[in-house]
Amino acid sequence: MTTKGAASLKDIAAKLGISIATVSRALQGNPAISKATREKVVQAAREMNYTKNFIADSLRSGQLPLIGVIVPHAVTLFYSSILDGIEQVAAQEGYAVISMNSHESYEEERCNVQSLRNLHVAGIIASVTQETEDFGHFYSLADERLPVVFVARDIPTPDFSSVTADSVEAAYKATCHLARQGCRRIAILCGPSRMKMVVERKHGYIEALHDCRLPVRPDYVAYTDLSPDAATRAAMRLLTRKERPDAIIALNDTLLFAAMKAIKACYLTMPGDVALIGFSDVEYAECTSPALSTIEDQSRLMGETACRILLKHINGQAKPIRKVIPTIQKIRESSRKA
Amino acid sequence: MTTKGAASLKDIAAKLGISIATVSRALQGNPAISKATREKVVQAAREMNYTKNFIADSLRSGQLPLIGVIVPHAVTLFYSSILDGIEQVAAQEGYAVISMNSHESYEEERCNVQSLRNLHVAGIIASVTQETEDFGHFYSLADERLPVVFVARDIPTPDFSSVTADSVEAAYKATCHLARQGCRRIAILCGPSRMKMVVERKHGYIEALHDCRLPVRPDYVAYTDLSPDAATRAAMRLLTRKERPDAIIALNDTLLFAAMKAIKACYLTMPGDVALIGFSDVEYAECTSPALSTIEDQSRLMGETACRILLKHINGQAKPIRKVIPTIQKIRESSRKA
DNA sequence: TTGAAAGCGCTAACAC
DNA sequence: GTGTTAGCGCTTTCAA
Repeated sequence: MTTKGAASLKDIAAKLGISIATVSRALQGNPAISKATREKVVQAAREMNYTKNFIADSLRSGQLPLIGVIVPHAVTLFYSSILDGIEQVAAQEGYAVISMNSHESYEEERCNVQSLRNLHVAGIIASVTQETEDFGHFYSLADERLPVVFVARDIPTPDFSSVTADSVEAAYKATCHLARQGCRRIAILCGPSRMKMVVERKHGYIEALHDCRLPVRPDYVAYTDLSPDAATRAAMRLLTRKERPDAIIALNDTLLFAAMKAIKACYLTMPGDVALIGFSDVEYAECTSPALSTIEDQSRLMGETACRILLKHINGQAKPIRKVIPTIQKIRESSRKA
Repeated sequence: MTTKGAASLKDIAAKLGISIATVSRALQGNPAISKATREKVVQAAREMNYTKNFIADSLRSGQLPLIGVIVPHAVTLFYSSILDGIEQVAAQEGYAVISMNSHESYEEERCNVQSLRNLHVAGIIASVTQETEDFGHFYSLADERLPVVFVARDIPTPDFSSVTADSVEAAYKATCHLARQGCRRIAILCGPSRMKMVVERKHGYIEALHDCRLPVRPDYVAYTDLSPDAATRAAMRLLTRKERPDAIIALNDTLLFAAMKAIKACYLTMPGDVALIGFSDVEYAECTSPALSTIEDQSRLMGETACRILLKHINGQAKPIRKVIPTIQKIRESSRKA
């Protein structure tokens, strides 16, 4: 017994008066070991409550059975579902998950990468910050043959595997849906324009306007940072245009609830005066009045998929795999005019 | 350079033609090493992009700079905030966080404990499942001197440290608040009665009824499991009592939104016909109509506190510390009659 | 001021 | 079928 009370191979060997190697082999089910010995060993191991010391193993193999995950916000249903998906798949393969929060800070992200590197994780799944424009820290991971998979937020290079949602198509479908409801003045409430996701969703929106033969009006496009207050003000600005929009597409949770607040503050009805649809992963969207129409990323599935790909890389696959996960449209009251 | 491209002390020693021990000491700032040597070593380490191998270190010390966390549901704002709080404090002290999800299953919880043990984490923070009644797996951790702190859901023994919310007082205050609004038939919508938290909150509720000189009516107490459907049905049952309650206290998010749904389904007004207040950590409670009054656990603070206590134990503190975190009452429209 | 060597727990190559 | 030994990267006596 060592200090911590965990029995080691040595302890078992000593107790049984045989060599450490024999114990090791017996426990691994090595066929060279006689049945009698094996049983004796297994028995003793159980009695002594032996568990293999992963660390010793890892010192040899160079890595721990650990997968590192870096997300920009931990406290959201979106990222916690991704994490949960990752964790489930990882657990099946005997890996544990270490998660770190970059708080949308490039500097923290670099630190996180460094910490995970130091911990000798077997691979990393990351969702980059909004600020991240230099990907050197990820490339140096690749140099060390540490596999990396990007999730949710893509990085602009095909060198890495990634799992993302089809933003363009999702926004396209949402816009068409509103047009079909009879909306003609469809506005879009966006986050910061530096976000790739914003660019893509706006792209889908514009494509759809074209295809539905609706004009593209710059005054119906509002950008805002993601604080609830700024978002509400931005929504108010949209609603006070000379020609008031008759529909709003909100690009995330915060924007969606901000838009709802603004519409109510203007004493407008929904969907009568203004139809509303948003991208969201908050289940409570269906509990509001009116229930909010949403487009959901399948965040859990994104996590699972990312983890499966990472495991492939850990097991030798070299070529990057880029996967796009479809979104799910949930039309509820806030956008249904019929 | 080893296979993985990470330089080791040996590499530095070889390059400089000095011993590994000297390199180790130089890097530790051991004063026995001459300034010249130290600088040479530090310089070389930087050039070779050396990072210390934690695993080797851990093999000696018997533990990794890792804190394990077990939660019953990962995908909730409540637990993800707790995790975030833990993570932040842990990071400050150089620890990373491994989180596992027991999915409210006792069996999984046992597995999680075992996995964390195998990984040789330095300590564990756990929120036990609803099912957990036997705590042997935690006691055996204690036997191995692996510190454990319970968070949010307490276990019925003073042997361990814990950080919990003051459930009794929170429910007491909520009930009194409703009474002050003029409510006389205050009902309570509870989760499973085996949950300690449910028992405590109900206790606070009953105490408050006494102190406010209101009758305690068993038909105003509803228990339900936590699926949205069952919860909604339970809320409907309350609302269809012969003497309809004029207020409902919902003991968590799910129950709160279910109650809201039921009230609307009965075409009752809020807070006019029925006032509603719930325990919740969902920020969107303020975006509903009417905005929902809530009692918030300070989940992030609970996480931070739990982690601080765990670190104390890791650093030698033996005596358990039991901390109660106050709740915060946010009165919004759904319970304000004045 | 520096070096040599032991040892943390385990596996695998090599003996016998 | 089983034992011996080297070695993973690091710290830490013990020597020099």
